[in-house]
Amino acid sequence: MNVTIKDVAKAANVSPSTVSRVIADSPRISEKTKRKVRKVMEELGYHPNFIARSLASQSTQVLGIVFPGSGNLAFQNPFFSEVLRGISEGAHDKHYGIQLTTGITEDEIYHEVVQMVQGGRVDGIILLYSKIKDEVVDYLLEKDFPFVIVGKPYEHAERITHVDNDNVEAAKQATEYLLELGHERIGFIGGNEKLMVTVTRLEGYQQALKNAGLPVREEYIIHEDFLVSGGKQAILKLMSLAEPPTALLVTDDLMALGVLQSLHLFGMEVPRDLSLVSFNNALISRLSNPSLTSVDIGIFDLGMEAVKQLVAKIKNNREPVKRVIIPHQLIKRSSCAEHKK
Amino acid sequence: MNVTIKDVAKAANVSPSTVSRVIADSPRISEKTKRKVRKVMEELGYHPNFIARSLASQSTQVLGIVFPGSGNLAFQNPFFSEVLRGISEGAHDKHYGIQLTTGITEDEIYHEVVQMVQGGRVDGIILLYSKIKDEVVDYLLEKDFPFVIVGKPYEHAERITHVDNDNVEAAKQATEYLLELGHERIGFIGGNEKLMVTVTRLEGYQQALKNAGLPVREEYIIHEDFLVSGGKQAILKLMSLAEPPTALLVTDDLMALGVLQSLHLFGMEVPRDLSLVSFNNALISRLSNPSLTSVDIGIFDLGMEAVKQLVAKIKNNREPVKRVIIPHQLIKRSSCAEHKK
DNA sequence: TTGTAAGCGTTATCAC
DNA sequence: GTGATAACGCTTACAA
Repeated sequence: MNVTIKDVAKAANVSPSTVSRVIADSPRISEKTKRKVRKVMEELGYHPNFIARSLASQSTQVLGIVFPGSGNLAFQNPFFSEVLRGISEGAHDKHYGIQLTTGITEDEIYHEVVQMVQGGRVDGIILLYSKIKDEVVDYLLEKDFPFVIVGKPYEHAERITHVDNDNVEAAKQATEYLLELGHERIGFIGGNEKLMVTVTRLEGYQQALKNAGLPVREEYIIHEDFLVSGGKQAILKLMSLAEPPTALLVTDDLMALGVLQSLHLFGMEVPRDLSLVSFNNALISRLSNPSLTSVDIGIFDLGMEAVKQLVAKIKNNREPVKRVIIPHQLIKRSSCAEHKK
Repeated sequence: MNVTIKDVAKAANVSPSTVSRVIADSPRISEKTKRKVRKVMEELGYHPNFIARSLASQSTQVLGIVFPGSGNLAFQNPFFSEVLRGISEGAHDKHYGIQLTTGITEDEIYHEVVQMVQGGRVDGIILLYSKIKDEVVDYLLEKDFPFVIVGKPYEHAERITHVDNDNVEAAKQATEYLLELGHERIGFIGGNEKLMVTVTRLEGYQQALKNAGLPVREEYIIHEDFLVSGGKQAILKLMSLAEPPTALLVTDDLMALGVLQSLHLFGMEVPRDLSLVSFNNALISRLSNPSLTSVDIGIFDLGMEAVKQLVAKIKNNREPVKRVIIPHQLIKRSSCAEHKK
């Protein structure tokens, strides 16, 4: 058995409550007593039991991180590693621990969240995705439990603190960049249609086309759930059109790499035959060949800021709802070329 | 306040202990009572408080995952995302939660581990790295706390359950593959020299050369701490040698991509001018251009198996120490070519 | 088969 | 400033 607060109290000739106060560095304890108690703690190798503390204080100092329904496949995508990095650093700064959901189906994840919340396992929750009609959000909202969303809430945005990019604007700018290069037939390859990122980026893409007086062609818009694999068919179809696009906006670097590879199979080269702009600016976009022109969305900051907001919310439940926008930036590399008519 | 076991007991007209037994599905409770209690739990929306349960039962059902000292930079490397995927799935299967360390310096990490252990936050620990002289290992060993290492323990291997690859053999085989292609001047680019993976892979590389009657040239061996960046200088130096290598064994895909890019800068092409074999077979090794010949080390399984072993250890402290070897396999792609003399 | 009561290791509310 | 004492919500002997 580990040494407890009582052992320390006994050895230091004080009461357990005094020891507790020393741990909390209460100003109501004399410096002398503090020194004495601390010395004993040191000698006995005492470490407070967090579980007991959590039970008594009704707070765990742990944040729950919820990954999207595609389950642990999410880890394949550098986006999640990178937000996690930001979250990790933020949590570390604020002295919070982090616990992850491990569920795969939406149902499992929902129940994990319920367990985390009702089970008192965590003080707050960060949702790493935002999708249309998410019962997790409804539950958290109804429970009035502290949480933040990384992304744009589908509804009740005025009640949910969220950390996001201006994805409409980002996609618009990325598309405009392609337009400036002379491209007029621009395709859009997005992820799951229920994800708010996909929705907003598609909107920005459409806005840019409309502003340029160009038609939005349905046949140019593709949704690929499975990041890398499976894209080949879609690309083949796209490239077999009578008027195939000369440029593509892809909502994720990893997907862009998949596209790149599919194109290779059809003997097409980027940027010679096709220009490509993607999102996220992950490490791989810099390392790929050709390197990818990609929209940096400050993923690390998304995570870091999410923790900051969540902790504020936890410490003060009356903290006003906030919408934090992390700036984006188009990083130009080698996957785009001018379109010669 | 959430509904507690007492509320359920009262509403169901039984004692709290009966409710507790129903939760545990104790065989000593009649089916009738179970049904009644379960119905009430449902109606009241009862969910057990894990913290209280943890305190009473002295077990948290949570696993602590320790990342290497380079801190959250580790997340940059797909290896960690992938083990985490395996761990996540394993933990999910076994109904364990996972909590991550967030520390950056070795010292921080050490204290986090101590807190996790002494604070009773976790039931067991998985170390995602193995390095020479690790005080974390010493601590865990001394405390006799359940833990497993993903990798090869530096010492006390007979006392530590670990899940590893046969990295000596893997590196040997990879090197032999290059030898078979006719390469005789083969370089080695490894990570941090204190990491056991680096040590063992270097050994395999050296063995292969010796077996082939070739010299091990010190100037062909490079250690790069910083995955991607910073490698340029080293590569430049390597390629400027009077007799530069014609092939390279790189201990990590990500590093290999960095090498690839550095080579590009010097106008060299893979595999035309140089052959490359790397380790891990991450998603990117398949997606890069050229695609990388890489040793698949079954990262997902490393994580999954680590959980399995750890949970066995937690449930039965007398569980014998095990050394689990996950098989590896050389995946041939487009980064190697025959060497023409 | 079920109930009573002690205990898990803290914090927090009173007293003094 | 410090000490009793009662929570916190559950598990688990020990009784019945």
